[in-house]
Parts: sequence; structure tokens; C-alpha cells
Amino acid sequence: MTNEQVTDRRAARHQATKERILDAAWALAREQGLAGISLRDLAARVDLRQPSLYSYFASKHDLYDAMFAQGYEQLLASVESLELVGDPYEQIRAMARVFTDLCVADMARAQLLFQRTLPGFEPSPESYALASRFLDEAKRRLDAAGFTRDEDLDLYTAVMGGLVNQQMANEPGGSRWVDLVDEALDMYLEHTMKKGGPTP
Amino acid sequence: MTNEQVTDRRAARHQATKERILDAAWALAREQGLAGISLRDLAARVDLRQPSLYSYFASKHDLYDAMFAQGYEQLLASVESLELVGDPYEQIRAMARVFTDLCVADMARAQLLFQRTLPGFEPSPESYALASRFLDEAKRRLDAAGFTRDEDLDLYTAVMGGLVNQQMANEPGGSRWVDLVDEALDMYLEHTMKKGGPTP
DNA sequence: GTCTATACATCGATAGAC
DNA sequence: GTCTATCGATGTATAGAC
Repeated sequence: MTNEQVTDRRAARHQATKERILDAAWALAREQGLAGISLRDLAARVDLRQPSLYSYFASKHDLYDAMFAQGYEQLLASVESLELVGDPYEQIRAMARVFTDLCVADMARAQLLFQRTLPGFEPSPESYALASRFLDEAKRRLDAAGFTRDEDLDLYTAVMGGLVNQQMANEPGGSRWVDLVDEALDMYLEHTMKKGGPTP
Repeated sequence: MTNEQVTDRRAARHQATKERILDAAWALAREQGLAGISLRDLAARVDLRQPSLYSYFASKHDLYDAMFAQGYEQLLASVESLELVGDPYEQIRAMARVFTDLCVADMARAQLLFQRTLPGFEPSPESYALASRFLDEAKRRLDAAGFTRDEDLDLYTAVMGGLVNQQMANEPGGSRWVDLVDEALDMYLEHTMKKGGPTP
């Protein structure tokens, strides 16, 4: 057994524990809110003592950062795997539906990714790069429809984020606002087609 | 000097101190975030000891509740004092502009009123009644334009809240999203006029 | 009402033994 | 890596002097 193999197995075990901790952190966030995560509760869920968590995350912010990255990776995987069927408008509609679905499916994730609610938390450059990739993915699809102005993208994110935000703030667990995603997208498309240049 | 006069003056002084505490709490919220308010810091700002705050607020949640009420009173005062000039559409536009202006003018206030970010905090029925009055004020103006569907109001709050939310989350202190309030309202009005019944 | 003083529980974080 | 023990800060609350 070479040293490399021992190192690999240790690294794999380390990574596995890290993911067990992250899973437990998400569960806690869904139950008690993002800011309600306590490191003692979290450690108890994975049968560790609270200081032992520091072998996996340098700080609570570091844990949040890992959750931030994980959340965007999940969203990216869903959006990037969307089949490119229909015209550009239908592709935007499919993206918008996936976005609102994923947000209501895990509101703690949406809160972490799309609101600035944790005092002092800023994602690391590495994690923020994932957020930028997600935004680029939206921009690509809007560009394909001829919506190339900066304002087109900003208005899109505002409308979709607005539906999700109202849903989370005023009726968590319901669907009163996110059910409007198709009407909201109709509204957005009608307006932006008029504003924009030539059709695609 | 009657007993009533003494009582009045004591009550007035009590109220004045209460407002000094609230002012300091808002200042702290703007500097360190809503959840970053510490009762010891707060007491120091108004030259009191921490236990003395309990002469004015029964708990920290009670303080948040007073801030919640104060915030909605400020918004209500601005919206209700809007002169009713122009057609219903222009009145909606004026309301939307006032809303976004007030939100970016004090993002800590907007966060308290329009997001569920404080773990465990729920406004009291009295304070929530102010929030309902604010929503009714919006509904009145939308009704006057013939936008009487529930979805019309929900879409309006989603669009306006979405602009503010994106502004706070992605560019605090800037105006990239709230500058789109007029275009967003054009988009909303065009769409909702088509959807709605007879024009006003 | 306001103060001093104190108590308790919880939190994130660190030191050092093993 | 994991543990025990501990730290300082926090929110909450109370007792008792003035």
C-alpha cells in the first residue's frame, strides 16, 4: 500500500464527512432558518463535538460559503441540463420555470443565494464565480431572443426574484406568487420584444 | 401642579427616551445589519445600561416590533400624502416611485418590512395591521385603474419588491435596478391593461 | 426609573492533551 | 482528527440600592 493510496483514502473519508456535515446543515437551515444554524446542533447531527467541525470548516462563514457554492452548483446543473427545445422565448420560459421551482423547493437555499440576509457573510471569489456562471447562463438565453440590453437582464432577474421573494416572505410553503411565473414571463416578453431590436 | 400634569410630563419623557432608543436602533441596523443589533451596544448609544432598556421594551422582539410599526408608519405617511393628480395610471406610477425611493433610502427598513430575515420574529397584530393598511393603499390605486384581479396586485408587489430586492442584494447603495422602476411600470401597465376588464 | 451587580444559557472560537 | 476544557460575547432576566 503506497503513501498515495493512504492519502487518497483519508482525503475521500474527509470529503465524505464534509458532505455529511453539509447535508445536516441544509436540513437545519430548512427547519430553523439559515441564521438559526448552531454549530452544536450541527455537530450533534453528525455525531461529532462542536470543536471537531473546525477540522472541516475554518469558520461558520466558511460553512456558509460551502453551502453557497453547493447551492449554485445544483442550480447550474439543472439549468445547463435543460434541453434546448422550442424557440428562444420558450427556452427562457423553461429556464424561468426551473428557477422558480428550485427556489420554492428549497427556500433556505434561495435565501442564501439570492438575499443578503446573513450579517457579515460574503461569498468567496470561488463561490461567487459560480453565481456569475449562473447569471451568464441566463444572459445567454436572453441574448438568443434578442434581449441584449443590460436592462433586459436586470428586469428579468428582478421579476423572477420578485415572485420568489414575495412567495417566501408572505406565503412560505404556498405557490400564490410562483404560480404567476407564466403570466409574469408573458408580461416580460411582450414588453421586452417591443423594446428590443430585431427579432432573433 | 396637578397629578395629571406630572403624569403627562413623565409620559412625555418616557416617550422621548423611547424614540431616542428607536433612532439609535435604526442607526445600528444600518451600520451592522438588522440582526447585528446588540442590546449592550444599543444601550451605550443612548447612555443607558443594558437592563434599563427593559423599562421601554419588554424584549428584543418588542423592539423589533416597534421598529416594524415605525417603518410602516413612515411609508404610509408618504403614500397617503401623495397628491391625487393625473389619471389612475399616473397615480400608480407615483406610488411605485415613492416605494422604491423609500426602500433604497433605508435598506434596513426595507429588509425589516419586506423580508422574513429575523429568526423567530413575527410582527404583533397591531403592527401587522399597519402592513395591511399599506397593502390596501396599493390595492385602492390598482382598483381605480381597473386592475381588480388578485393577480394584478400580486404581480405589482412582485415586480416592485423584485427591483428593490435585487438592488439590496446585488448593489447596495447603488440604483441600477430601482432606476428601472418606470420601465418596469410601463411593462406592468401594458400587460395588465390587456388582461383586465374595461378601462376605468 | 435607573443604576449596579449578578445570574444563566447559548453562541462561535481556540488551546492543548491524546 | 477528535476530544475536553475554556474563553469572551451575547440575549435574557432578576434582585436590590438609590
